[in-house]
Amino acid sequence: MQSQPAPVTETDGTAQPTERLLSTAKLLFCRDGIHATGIDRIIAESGVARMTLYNRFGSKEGLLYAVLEREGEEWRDWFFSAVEAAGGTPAQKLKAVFPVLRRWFEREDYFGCAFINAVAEHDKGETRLRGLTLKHKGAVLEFFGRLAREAGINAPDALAHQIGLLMDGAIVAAMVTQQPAMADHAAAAAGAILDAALPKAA
Amino acid sequence: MQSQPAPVTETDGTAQPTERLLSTAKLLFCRDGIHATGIDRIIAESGVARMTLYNRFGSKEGLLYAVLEREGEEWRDWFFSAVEAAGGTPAQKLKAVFPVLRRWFEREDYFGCAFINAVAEHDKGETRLRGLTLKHKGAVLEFFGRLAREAGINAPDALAHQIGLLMDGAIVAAMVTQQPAMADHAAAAAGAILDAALPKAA
DNA sequence: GTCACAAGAATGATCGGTCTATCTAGAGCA
DNA sequence: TGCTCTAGATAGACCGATCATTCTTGTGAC
Repeated sequence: MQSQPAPVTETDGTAQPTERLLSTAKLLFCRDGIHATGIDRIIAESGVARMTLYNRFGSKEGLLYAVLEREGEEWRDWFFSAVEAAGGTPAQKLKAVFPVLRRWFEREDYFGCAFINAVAEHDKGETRLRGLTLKHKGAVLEFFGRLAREAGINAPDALAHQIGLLMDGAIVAAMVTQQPAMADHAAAAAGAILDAALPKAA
Repeated sequence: MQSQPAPVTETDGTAQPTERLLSTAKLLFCRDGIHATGIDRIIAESGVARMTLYNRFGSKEGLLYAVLEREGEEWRDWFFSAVEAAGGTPAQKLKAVFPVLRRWFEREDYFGCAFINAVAEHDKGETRLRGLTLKHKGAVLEFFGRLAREAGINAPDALAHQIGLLMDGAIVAAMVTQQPAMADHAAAAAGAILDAALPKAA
């Protein structure tokens, strides 16, 4: 069906087995797809025994959920603090969202959003996977909503949704095109939206 | 790994084998995922012989490409004519994009974009799948660009990209949340972007 | 001595793909 | 209208590979 790429996934050999499994699985799931990634490959590239995986996570599915849980936390920690670190007014922080995303897109290990990719390749009737994704995206929307509220925007939640849509669009477009510049288009769009929503200076 | 949903996929039994294979595979690939959909399932639900599939498409991969080719054409035909049918000025047609998308999201057989889903679950180094997707998305961007140019917008291609990002974001968000209303948020965002980009009336 | 891990054989299910045998619809011809 | 030939479809057995998972044995650290 598809030719598996050969390149080795070097994970820090000194890290603990659980950590190595999580980071290796996250990379392989995102890069090659979940179904396309076999247990053999995960344990080979993480240098961990097969039974260690099953003792820790119970199954491949359990590993997937653990990967998503951790990836969600880590990503949000990174993203929120990177946006906050941009400093300035809340409005300026909102405008910093897409330059920050661009830095993500530029990473050589960027292969799209683990949540979106996971939902895309599973039964759309499954609720658990979509639930995890909604929780993650919901936390991001809350973050946008808080900034929008602090910026004095009229309908902060509506604006948060709009920024969120641009973010998802940029994530997908950057995955497909492999061009981090997708973030710049999103930044321009967000700028127009924000300028229209921001209370006029006197 | 996952519990396959039982519901039967009724395909028009009178249609030709090729047609039945394409429509059944498109539905199953989108709804359940490509790797999660076995050949057995496709031939069972399409009521077609196994060898017919291999004679027509050579392999599951060949079937996938054929599905994407056809889905791309059909979707663009539908989408472009639906937007054009909205009538009015080019700017009004651009604003009609998201109400039209909403009608897509409302379909019970909406399970996201076949191209995005396919890329998401395959090796991100694969060029052929991404190439097909770029061709499809490129045609859509050209359509947006033409309307933007006709609307007298300054940087029509940049605006087309922005509308495209909103579209991809809405597609993904509607798939994850299963709420067609995602299109409304995108419509509001597009409205703000367009109003800012449109030449001011005298 | 215990416990976590490594290493890998073994298992049953399922995968994509091949092969064969049978059936059917239609074309060409009388 | 009847006959034959043929191309394509059906149905399902079959194959080797691979899948996720389990089990067993060995080993090193504390």
